[in-house]
Amino acid sequence: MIQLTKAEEQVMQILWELQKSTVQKIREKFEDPKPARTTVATVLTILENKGFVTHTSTGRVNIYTPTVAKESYSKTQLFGIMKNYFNNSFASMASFFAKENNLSIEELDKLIEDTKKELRKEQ
Amino acid sequence: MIQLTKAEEQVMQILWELQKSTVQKIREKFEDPKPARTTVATVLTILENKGFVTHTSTGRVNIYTPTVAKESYSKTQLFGIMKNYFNNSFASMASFFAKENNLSIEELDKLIEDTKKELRKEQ
DNA sequence: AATTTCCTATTAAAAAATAAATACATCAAG
DNA sequence: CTTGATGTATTTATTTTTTAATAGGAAATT
Repeated sequence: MIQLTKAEEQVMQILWELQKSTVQKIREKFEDPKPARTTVATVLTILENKGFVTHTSTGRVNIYTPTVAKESYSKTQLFGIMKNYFNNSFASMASFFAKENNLSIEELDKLIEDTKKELRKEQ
Repeated sequence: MIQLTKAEEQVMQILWELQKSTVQKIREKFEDPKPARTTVATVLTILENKGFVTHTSTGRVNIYTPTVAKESYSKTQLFGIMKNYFNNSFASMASFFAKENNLSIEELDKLIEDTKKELRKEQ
């Protein structure tokens, strides 16, 4: 999957949250200084060309929706990092995380319980 | 920390591996079709401006070394993804990983043992 | 009905990234 | 000591990204 640039990713994050939105509403979600409406519109057009969004024109307003789910892109990102920085090993990544946060084995166990909980939730 | 572009990251990955290297040696590490020597040199100059590498000139050859450790950049990347795609929760990320790989709870336990092993190794 | 507002589409343009040709210096081989 | 190889520095060019101004149409307000 193609990579998003910084500006594109910002817009996608907002659209993933809103799911259906207009240029104006997306713009409003930005922090000040907000970009120009036309800037947001341009990025959306690029995202449409890249196949990340689509739009329908209801009346004179375009409504944009993501065509790539956040989960799909997350997956690409996560696996990319795992590959390039953790020898494709989730265990390496997890232990790196634990080290970075000075987690003890006990705290790691707690984290794992949370993970299992989340996992059960979704199965 | 500033983000690396695709081309820059490729060069950094090679330099992280070699730790000390010349333009020529970095170029050789690329798959065919290898970029021009000058292309590699340009990227290295950009990386130097971004503060990711430095060089010393021994005689007429420049020797480049990373100033940002791979681990530092890994960390930025990992935490960035966690923040933007997993609500800053490692447990979310881990359960997502488990789901994506259709890991059962038992397989997850195995993975966790590996993680602990790695963690003990480094402490 | 005229004017302002709101919207997209088109166009522009600066900045960054990508790629490499060209120029020039130095070293090594003959 | 000339020539080819090897190296960096400078310059050039294209593409992509980022940002937004401008143009023009539709809707709302007065």
